[in-house]
Parts: sequence; C-alpha cells; structure tokens
Amino acid sequence: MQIPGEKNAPEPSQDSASFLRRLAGASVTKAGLAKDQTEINRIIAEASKGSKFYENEKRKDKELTGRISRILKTRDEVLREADIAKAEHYADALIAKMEAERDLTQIIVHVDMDAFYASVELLDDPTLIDKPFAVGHGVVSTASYAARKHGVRSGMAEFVARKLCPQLVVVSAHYPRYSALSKQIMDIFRRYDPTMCAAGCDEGYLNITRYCEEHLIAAEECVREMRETVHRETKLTVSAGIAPNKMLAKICSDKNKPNGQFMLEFTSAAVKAFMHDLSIRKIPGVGRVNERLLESIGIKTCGDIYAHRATVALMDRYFGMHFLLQTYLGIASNVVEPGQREERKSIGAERTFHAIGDKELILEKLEEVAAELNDDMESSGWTGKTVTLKYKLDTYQVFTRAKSFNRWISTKKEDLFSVGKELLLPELPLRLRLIGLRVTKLKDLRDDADSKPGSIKRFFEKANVASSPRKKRKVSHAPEEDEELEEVRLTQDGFEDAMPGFYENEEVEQSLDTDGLDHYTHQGKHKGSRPPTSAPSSSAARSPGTLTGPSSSRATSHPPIVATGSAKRKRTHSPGSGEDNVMGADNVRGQTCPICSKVLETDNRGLNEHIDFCLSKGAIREAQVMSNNAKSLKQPFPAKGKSGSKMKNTKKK
DNA sequence: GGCTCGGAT
DNA sequence: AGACATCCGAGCC
Repeated sequence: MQIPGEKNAPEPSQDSASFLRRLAGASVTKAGLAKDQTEINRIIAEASKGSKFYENEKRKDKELTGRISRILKTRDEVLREADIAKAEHYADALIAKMEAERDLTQIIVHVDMDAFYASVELLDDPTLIDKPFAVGHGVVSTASYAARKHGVRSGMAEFVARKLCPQLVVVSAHYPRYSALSKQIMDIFRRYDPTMCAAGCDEGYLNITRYCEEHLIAAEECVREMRETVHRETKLTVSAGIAPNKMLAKICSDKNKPNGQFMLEFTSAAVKAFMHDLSIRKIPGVGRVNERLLESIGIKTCGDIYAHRATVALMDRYFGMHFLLQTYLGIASNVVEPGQREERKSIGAERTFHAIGDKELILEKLEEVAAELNDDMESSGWTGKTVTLKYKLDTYQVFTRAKSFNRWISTKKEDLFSVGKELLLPELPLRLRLIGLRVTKLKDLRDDADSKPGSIKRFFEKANVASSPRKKRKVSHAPEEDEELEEVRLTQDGFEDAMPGFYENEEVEQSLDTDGLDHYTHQGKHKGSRPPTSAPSSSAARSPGTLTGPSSSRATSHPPIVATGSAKRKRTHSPGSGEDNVMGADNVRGQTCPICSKVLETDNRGLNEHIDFCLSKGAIREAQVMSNNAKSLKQPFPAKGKSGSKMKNTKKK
C-alpha cells in the first residue's frame, strides 16, 4: 500500500456505488423517497451515459476518489505512529466537556413547508391532484409527492425525470406567487416567535419556549396549532420538528413529513440515541463530498463517529473534530434570531444556454447577463469593486476570471458589460454553455442614503429580507417590507441564514483543509491558465482544472466541518504569532501530544494546534525525532501554522 | 489584496 | 438531445 508513489491507483470500478449515487443527485438521502433506489439509479445512469454532463461527473468523481485515497494514506501513516489511546482520551475529554454544557432548555422548532412549490401549484390547479408532477422546466425545482415515488427529485434534469416517470406532468414555476405565500406563512410563524428566523422561502426556525410558557401550552400542542393555522389560512401543509437545537429540529421536521410533526424527547439520552443510527448525510452541512470523505474512514452514521474519534482528533484539519464530536452528541446551536446574517458578500447573475461558440452570440449573452445584474444591483442598492466573470464550457467545466478596480462599479450597464468583455475576450474562442457575472467587495448604497446613522440598524430590521434581491419588481417603497420576490432557489438562500447558527458558540479552530497535502498547484498561478483555448484543441492540457491528474484536486474546502472556519476566523488568526497564542493560553496544564509524545504546558486548544503542527510535518517521524532529541521544540509552529503544511506539500510532490 | 476553484443548498 | 442558480470562503500568489 503506501508507497511514496502517492498516486496509488484508487481502483477502477468507477461506476460503482458511490458514483451512481453522485449521478443520482444530491437530494437523495435527504428526503424520503420510495421505490427501489438501485433501480432508479440504474435508469438515471442509463439516461445519462455518454453525455458530456456524465463525463464531467465522472471526472469529478475520479478526482474525489483520488483525493480520498491520499487522505487515507495519510491517515494510515498517522495512525501507525500516533498514540491512539491518548487521542481517544483527548476526544473523550472534549466530549465530556460538551456534554456538560449541553443546553436542553430551549424549545426549538423547525418548520418546513411540504413540497412548497408543488403544493402551491396544486392549490392553483386542483386537476394536478394525484398526478405525478414537477415544477420547473429543464431542471426540476420541486417534485410532487406522487412524482417522488418514481424517484423524481429537485435538481434533476427534466428529461431524466421523464424517463423515471413517463406520465410526469411538468409545470412552470410562479415565483411571485410563492413569494407572496411565503410572506403570509412567515407572518403566521412570527405570531409564535417574533424573532423567528426564516431560512429560505419555505422553512424557518422558531424558539417557542416563551410562547409556551406564556400560554401555558405544551410544545407539541403549540406546534400542532400553528400548523393548523397555516393550513387554515393558506391551505398549505407544513411539517415540523421540535427539539433542543436547530440541527435536531431540522432533522426532526423530516421525520413525519408531509404534514406531520415530530418531537424529540428533551433528554441527553434520547438525543444520543436519536443520533446513534442517523446517517451522517442527514446532518446539515454534510453533502455528497463530505459524506464520501467520512464514509471512507468508516463513519456512516453519527454513532460511528465515536469509534473513530481518534482519527478525527488526530486529523482534525481534514475531518473537523469539534463539529463531528458535537454531531455525535447531537449538540448544535439553539440560538434563533432573524437576520443577523452579516451583509451579503456578493451579488451576481448567470445564465445557461445551449452551447455556442460564435463570438458575437457569446457577447450577446454576456450583455444580457450584464444588464440583468445591473438591474439587480440598481434595484437592490449595491455596488462593488471587483467583477468576476464565470463561464462553463460545453464540457461542463467551469472557470472564472476576475478584475478589481479602485472605484465602485458604475450602475450603468455599459460598465459591467465592458468589464465582462475585457475578461472574456482574451479567453475566446470557446464553446460556452453558461456565462455569469458577479460583483464583490460590495458597498451598500442604502447605507449612505437611508439610515446612515445606524447603518447597522437598517440591517437588523430587515436582515433576512435583504438577501437575494433579484427580480426587479421592487417598486417604490423604501426598505420596509420589500420582501421582494425572492425568486429563490428554494434551498439555497435560506440555509444560509440558518447554517451559521449551527456553529455559533464554537471556537474551534478551523478544522481542516482537506487536502492540504498534495495538490500541487500549478495551474492557477499564472493567470495565464487559460482554459481550453479554442474549441478544437481537443484533449490535452488546458483547463486549469484538468492539468495533470492530481493537480486539480484543489483543496476543497473543508469537510463538513468546515463551517467552523468562520468561528475560527474570529479569534485566532494572527498568523505570525499563532504559537504565542497557544502557549499563552489559559488553563495551562501538562498535556501529552499523542503524536510526538512531548508534554506541553498548554490547554486543549494549544494541544490541538500542536498536534496540527505535528501532522503538518507530513512525515510524522520527523516530528518524533525532533521531540525525542531536542526535547523542547521551541517555536514549533511555523508562521501561519496551517498553511505551512500545505505549502510544503505542495511544492514537494 | 487579487484571483481561482469547489462546495452546499 | 436534453443537466440550475447563488453565495461563500479557502488556498495560493
């Protein structure tokens, strides 16, 4: 096994299980389906076979497989040298601490509209009842429950859906309608918790602790009443989950869907039992990639985390120990508040079309996109300094090119369009199927205009609304209620608001960075990394993502875990002095590094960083030698601890 | 600080 | 035949 080779072939059988699942799409295990998933996957694969889309998926799957195999190699190396017992002991200590701090006092509810878009369409066209139908042409936005039984799900290509369900009826989406209903529904929820947090247009989090106290009503009864109210006033059904924190509540809302609710007992034992057999994929933040990553080390259910706590602790950077241990315990944020999402970081628009190679036609598309983005920016009051062009080739590979200015992008569409051209023209000729423009380094124009004094305040007031502008519509009215039509992509946005919460009180250090090791970075470096120049240049080189196999593997962000990164940013950083922090930490006490066995006067955090350092050496032995000989690894931490490892590995290879 | 890429919903 | 949109942040120079 091992072998310095580093490129030890993962193995063929690429078509297997994991890839088929990938092809099947993301929302698979998330929502309840029916029928034989294997058969469904077969039909999907058959319909896809040979398409460019399929080839691209295969390529990505292969990259991931390679990345995982490299991580496993590192894992093997680490486990071989480390003191497993100590690592487990360390994890156990953290678990005990987390358990001691568990908060079961708040009654959190996650409400989720059942097949929202589909339900609304059904409302407006009763003849759809009982028919399997889907909302959205081209790509399914939402499938009715009857359609789901056939394996149709959101995100799926329409033609694939039709293969799975020949009698499928496909209707168009009516965003303004969804938006209006969404607002109406959220207002109902707010009667129970004025500070509820809308998570997208069809779901939200509430803390009904207070409501229940004041109305002397039990949680389940309260939620049932709320759901009935929604149904009475809108004729739409909603499912709900009641639990001690947001993550649990969200998972619970799926339990008795549609039109049902589920409450988890508010005891530590019940929560842990609930987590034990829960698929890791059900955890918000764990998507296809992280699921595979975790599965590769034997973690399939949340209960499995415990058995692998040593690996997770030793390779925190890759797997996110803190996140996983909390997940194992079923602990997450129980803070529910509206907006609070800081300002948005970017605003953009993109459009997919039938692949074209003609320069004039491409520029036409670019102009359309520029105009659309321009309208959005104008109506929502944003401008920015950096413009990023995104394009997708007919092979489905995606590239971006950006340019920054010292000035704010003018709101005249000519500005965006010309910048877009500047970025795109040098790339041509290409055959494209998508063009997008995005502006970052934003500035909120309304801050100056409107409430300039307490700019922040403005934000709080309509925080959650502020996201996702789009859709011009927006007529007069100032920031008041412009609940605009969030044309929403349904999932997306909302989660955004919700997710950060899960990591709230954390302070973990960032967790990982996946392939910190290898992933040589050649490409990107010169901006010259042009994609396939010219259509013909068939195979070979090109594309930044494709150069030599491993290259593109890019350090994907972190695993599930990742999110903790934000928390980390808050404190820590201070690149050059990471080690000072560590050593100067509080509750200092002797701790032994499970890798190099050195005893350190530091706290858990410090120990953690030290372990990271040990791992960063790539060659564990090196660290051991160092510690064994020179017992005081003085200043072991490379400036910028984490990146240190990366760089090294990067070049090396 | 600029730029690119991949993740997640 | 046919396969989304939007946003975020990490990593690298």
